Amino acid sequence: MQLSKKDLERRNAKEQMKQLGINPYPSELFPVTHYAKQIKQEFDERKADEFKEVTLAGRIMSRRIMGSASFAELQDSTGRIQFYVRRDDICPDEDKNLYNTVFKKLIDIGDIVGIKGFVFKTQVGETSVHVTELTVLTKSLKPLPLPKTDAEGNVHDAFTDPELRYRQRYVDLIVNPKIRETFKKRTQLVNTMRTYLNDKGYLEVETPILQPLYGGAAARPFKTHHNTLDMTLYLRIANELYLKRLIVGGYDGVYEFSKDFRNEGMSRFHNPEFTQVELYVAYKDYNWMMELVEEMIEKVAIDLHGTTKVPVGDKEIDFKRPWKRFTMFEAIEHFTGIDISEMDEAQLKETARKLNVPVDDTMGKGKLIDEIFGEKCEGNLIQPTFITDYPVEMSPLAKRHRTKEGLVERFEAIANGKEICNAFSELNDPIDQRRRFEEQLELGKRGDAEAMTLDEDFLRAIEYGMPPTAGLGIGIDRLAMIMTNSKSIQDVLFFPQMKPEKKSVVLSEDEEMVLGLLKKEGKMDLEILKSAANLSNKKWDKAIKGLTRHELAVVKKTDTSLDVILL
RNA sequence: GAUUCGAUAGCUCAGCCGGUAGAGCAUCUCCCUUUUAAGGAGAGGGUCCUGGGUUCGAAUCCCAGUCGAAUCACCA
Repeated sequence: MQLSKKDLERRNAKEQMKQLGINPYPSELFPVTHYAKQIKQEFDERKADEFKEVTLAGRIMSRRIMGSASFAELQDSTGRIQFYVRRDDICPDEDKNLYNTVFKKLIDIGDIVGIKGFVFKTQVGETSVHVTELTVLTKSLKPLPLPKTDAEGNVHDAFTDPELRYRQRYVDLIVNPKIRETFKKRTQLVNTMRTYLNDKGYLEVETPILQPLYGGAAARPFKTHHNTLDMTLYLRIANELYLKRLIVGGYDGVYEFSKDFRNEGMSRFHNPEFTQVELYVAYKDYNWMMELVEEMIEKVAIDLHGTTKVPVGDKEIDFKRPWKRFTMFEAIEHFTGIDISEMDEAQLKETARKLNVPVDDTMGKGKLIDEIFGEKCEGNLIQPTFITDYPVEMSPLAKRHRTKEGLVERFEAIANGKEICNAFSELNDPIDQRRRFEEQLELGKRGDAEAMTLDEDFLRAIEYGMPPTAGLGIGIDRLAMIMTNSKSIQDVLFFPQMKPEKKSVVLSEDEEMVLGLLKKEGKMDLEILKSAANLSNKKWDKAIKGLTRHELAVVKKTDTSLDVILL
């Protein structure tokens, strides 16, 4: 690794600390008595006695050295607090090294230290800790980006480059404290839902991520391989089929917070792995489930914001119950003025064309309706709204509607123009379920890459009998985006999926030269390349092995030749 | 996958009529015992994303690529 001058300076400072007998990475526990936020909230000059001795630990975020006294800021998990170091306080004897050398020269911004002292207010009124003892806890070898906020609240030199923020989230979390809040809210959101579901007596369970058959949603999976069993396994795209097996097994209510994986495009709404909660409750239907969703999400909003009203972009979304309800056909009629409820496939295709909704031949009736809805309605639904009663063709796991022909008892909740949950009265007629799976196989043959596969074991399970059940799935990332006012899914994932950082490979002169020759051709016969390189056998061997080790080139043997191929 | 925009010092950015690479903060040296975007004096720091091309000369113009962002498409 190439070290910058600043890297070297910090490494050097670390060595000097050691020479002065200071361990830059001590092992002993450091007993913290107070936190930054707590002191700033509670301190008052009349109560100075209560803050005669406080101990804090954290990272140094700024320094203002004024000769033999200094101000600096310490950042702990709760925030920042200023501290004041005076040479003659921390070095009462002749030896002034701790201040002059260690504090002023060897300690840098970014280092983690412990401070002990008393709390006071400076002449300008800033609550600060007057340090009497300073302990190095961890020497930092990398300089931090240093955003600063001026008196008007303007941030200067902010660390904003999304690529760096996502790739080095740890730095993002250090210098952009609001990011830490976003992720705390995300966890609170999950905690609220978990508490709510536990209080209802439902059982949190875990089901397989590696599955021999993937199912429960319309999506393309990730494929992997198990060596011992020598078989293909898929990463789950949904939990549905396993959770329903548990309802067959006799639990009244089961739920799972789970990472699911879909091998599809990435965007500000899509990450290849994402989090869902799925819930199944026996002896209930989709009407009952709508009420649960309203109540649970309203509770999330209140727990996170203290109110049902949540700011999202330039809008305000109010999660107060009850939410608006539309059937899918009503919604389409509302936004397009066209009643499609009685149309056949040809008429739907014609209508879609008229509305400028793109169509192709793989689309069946259900898919066409879904496209029209997605194109013309979904984005307009800002306030939380339930859309109910979907076409049977696009809901192969949902129960047929008790009164409306061709529809199923399904709903989605939509907020800020995006689906936040999907639920239905679960199909528990095994004969009908088999037929629906078979229809999916047909769609697959027509070219629908997301059509579902037929799961014989799941069918066997419901042949034993699954009670009438209501099922629900909520996209946690999407909900977290709304609840934290985040524009991108990457802002609610600590480590969003990204392409790997480009390896910076340092090549030898010979390797560079051979690579240069190869780059002109892309692919060359090994003997030709070798003679063009004009190296000794030994040097040639070293260069070509270096290139293949760095995965810049590969040597491939065919029946007739030995080729070197540029990667 | 498509289109548009971007990549210059550790961070944020300027330079882009082609002519030896700049600012603020950070870093280093010195001064400064209640400052707060502390201040003052001085110094160092760059494969201008990569590779080609045009040119006497390219950070700047052209082509290709890498990475990223935004919008759209598929999707939760």
